Amino acid sequence: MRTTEKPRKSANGAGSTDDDLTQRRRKEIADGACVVFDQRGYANTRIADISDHLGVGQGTIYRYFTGKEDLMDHIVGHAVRRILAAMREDGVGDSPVRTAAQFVDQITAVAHRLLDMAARESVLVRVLLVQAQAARPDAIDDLTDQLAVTTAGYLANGVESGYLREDLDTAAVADAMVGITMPAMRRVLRDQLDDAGREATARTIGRLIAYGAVEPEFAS
Amino acid sequence: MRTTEKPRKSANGAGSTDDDLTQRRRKEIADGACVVFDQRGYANTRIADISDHLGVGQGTIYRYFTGKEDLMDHIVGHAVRRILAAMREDGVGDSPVRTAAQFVDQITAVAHRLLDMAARESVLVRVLLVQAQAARPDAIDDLTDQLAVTTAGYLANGVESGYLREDLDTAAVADAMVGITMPAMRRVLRDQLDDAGREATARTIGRLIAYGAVEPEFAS
Amino acid sequence: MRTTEKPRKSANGAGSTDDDLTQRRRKEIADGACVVFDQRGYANTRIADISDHLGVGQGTIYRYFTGKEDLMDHIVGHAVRRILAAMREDGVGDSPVRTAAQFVDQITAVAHRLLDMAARESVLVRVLLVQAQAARPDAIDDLTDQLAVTTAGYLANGVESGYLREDLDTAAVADAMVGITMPAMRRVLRDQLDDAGREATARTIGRLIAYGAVEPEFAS
Amino acid sequence: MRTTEKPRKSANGAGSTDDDLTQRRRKEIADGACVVFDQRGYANTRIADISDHLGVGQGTIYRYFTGKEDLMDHIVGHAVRRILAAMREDGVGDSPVRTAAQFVDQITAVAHRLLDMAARESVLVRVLLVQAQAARPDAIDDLTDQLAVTTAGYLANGVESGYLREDLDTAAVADAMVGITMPAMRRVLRDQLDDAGREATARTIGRLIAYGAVEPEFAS
DNA sequence: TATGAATGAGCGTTCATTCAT
DNA sequence: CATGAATGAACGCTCATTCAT
Repeated sequence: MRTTEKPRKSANGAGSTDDDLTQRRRKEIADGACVVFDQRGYANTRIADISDHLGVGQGTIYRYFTGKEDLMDHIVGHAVRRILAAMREDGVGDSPVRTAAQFVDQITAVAHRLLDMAARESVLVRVLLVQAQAARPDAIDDLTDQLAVTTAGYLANGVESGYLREDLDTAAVADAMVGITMPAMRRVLRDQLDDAGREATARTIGRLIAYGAVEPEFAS
Repeated sequence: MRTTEKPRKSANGAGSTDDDLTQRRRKEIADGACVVFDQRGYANTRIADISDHLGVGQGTIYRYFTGKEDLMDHIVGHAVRRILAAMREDGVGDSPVRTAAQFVDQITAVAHRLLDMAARESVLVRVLLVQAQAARPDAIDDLTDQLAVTTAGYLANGVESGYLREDLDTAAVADAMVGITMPAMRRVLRDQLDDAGREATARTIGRLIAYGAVEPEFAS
Repeated sequence: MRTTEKPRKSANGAGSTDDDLTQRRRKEIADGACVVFDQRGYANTRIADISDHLGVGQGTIYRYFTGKEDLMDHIVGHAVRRILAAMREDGVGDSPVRTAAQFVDQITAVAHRLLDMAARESVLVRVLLVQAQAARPDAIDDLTDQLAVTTAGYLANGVESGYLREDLDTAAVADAMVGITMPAMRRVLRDQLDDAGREATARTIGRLIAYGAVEPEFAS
Repeated sequence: MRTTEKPRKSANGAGSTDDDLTQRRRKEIADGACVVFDQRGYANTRIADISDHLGVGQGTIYRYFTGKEDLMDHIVGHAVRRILAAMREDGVGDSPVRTAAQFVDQITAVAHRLLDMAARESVLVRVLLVQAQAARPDAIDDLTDQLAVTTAGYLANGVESGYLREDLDTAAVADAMVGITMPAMRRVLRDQLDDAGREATARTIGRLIAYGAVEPEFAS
């Protein structure tokens, strides 16, 4: 007989102080949950594991999230926002891309930011890439779609500007560019790519996308 | 995750006929389980769901597999073998790659085979990419590692043959090539890429890897 | 993520044997639950209490009922049917009531049957009267309504036949008659009314309804 | 049902002012709890529901009652006292019953007072009749016992005075009289009996008890 | 060999109660 | 005195696994 309306977190009429505290607490809990999800896997994680990890009672978690699912939703949402932010903070407007060299730099910069983010927030990214896949498949599809759309926009600009091939299938290439950094990110998550390696890999990706792997004088 | 000793499937002492029958049965069950895992997700799938789908008793499944985990192990192993086979059945020996054009064809062919496999065996591939991620993360890492190593071999051959840039970071580029088809595969799994689309996408990938996206006269 | 359709008891295509077995099992479990609900109170009864009482696993109960609520529903439904049956098995058709004496006998008989039922099935009746009140208030209202309607029918017949006062408020009197045996039933449930006491009480009720408590020569 | 010693409300050493305030507060809380118990059912009511309804903190309730059980105890006790008062405020001493007509008036008056009370304090009465049944079965038994004993006293007086049948089973008839208004009270609680209806029903009950339902000339 | 009813450990979630502020 | 965030014991329910038939 669960007809009971969950008594909604009372819209507190006071200032935002309480709200801030609540938000801080939510973040603490979500972060802790993220760590445990990463260590044990989403399905194998009991709420008690999370509360133990945080050093709080199980009930406390339910004061801030409606359940395990809600917890994962927030983590995924947060991770997606961070990734999109990392990809977009590229100052495109600041220095418009007009040449092939700038295009390489742009791709390199984006790849570099993504790899660095994977390094800095490996737990969050690992949960997104590994755990959320099965738990929130649609969220992952949405993320890759958005990444691809943004990328396709850059490419269209390049074609228009003339520095990219006129016949470029921007949609397909955008997809390719989204996928191209994934294995490198996975290596970062496995600690197989240090600071220098990330930079080198980002540059390799930039050049590969721009000029391809073929020795120029062999290019048909 | 029982601590009790799993009663090992007795090495069956009978002839190979029985063994064949057993193998056939195992395959039937694994295939059925795969379909259900895909539909409901691994964690949400109950053994009863699988036995219902197969029209057998629950106990029967335990006569062929030690449990749900074992079932997923076999599916993952099978899927990995199929993917590796798809990537390698490229008849490299038949016609050695010696020119950039052949290189493009080779990449295009591999990408095409992977995309076609995703189309033909979408259930298997989807389970591998979506469900197995969380259930068997190491298996996925192993798969991508093997794909990368194989690819790196091809690339090394290209550098040696002279048609690929001398300074090519074969390891990084191999990783990139592994990742590059993933988004396209996901589109195939979402039915967003038909026969013709798969062929076009494969060719786009081949050309991108070989020559890059930049208009040649703008290069450098 | 409880999207899972409960796999409905498969409509078994075979004969009714299995169905009978299932029904027998359901009855066993419902009966056991009834005893425990009576002893401990519905709210204080844990599923484990019931399964312990029955000597079965907790899961077994869920093979036959969807939960604690369902269990109570069945008990209440069964109890209501029994009570209505007890009240109606009065062979009205057999010997139509035509005189005041027959009317007394009829009321006496109904009251007697209700009291005897309370004695024979005290657990069932006690659960209905005590536990179901809070758990299924509507069911109790429905029951009393039906009892009242049936009773009102008898009374209307009596008015028509002439042996009951012409100005009788049949609805109100029906209600009164429904209530009049309740305290006696409660005494039966408390073992305060033995066989003879039940018979005497039933007759007292019959006479009271028919002739009232006032000494005739004092009437009006 | 905690085994720990409930920290007894310290016998407050201060003046009676504080005591009055305390009593007022207790009453407010008990009244609020009563409303919520009625709306949601005792078992489904959380302390938070009550504190929300009252607009106070949960802890406040524990300053005035030791817990949910204690709250219900007080409500039941209060309700029982009110009902007994309603039944006894009949001014028996004022005008002793000596005739059948007075007897009818007396019964009618008592029934009327009970029905009016159910109308005026429907929440309290509904909680007593519906919720307390399962929560405090003994309290209900005690109440009906007391009502029956009081009633039996009146009847004994009537027999002695001669206006009631000499052979009247006063105990059984007292029980019957206690039960006879119950269905009508339930109708009042369900809003199925307005002011006039209650008066008419009370009179019907009075006459029924006194003279029965049988048309006098058909008697015997 | 195949079955599926039975099992019970395990987990998500709730909520009465406490206590620091 | 009042509060309400925190707690964690308790319980309903699920489902992987077993085993008698």
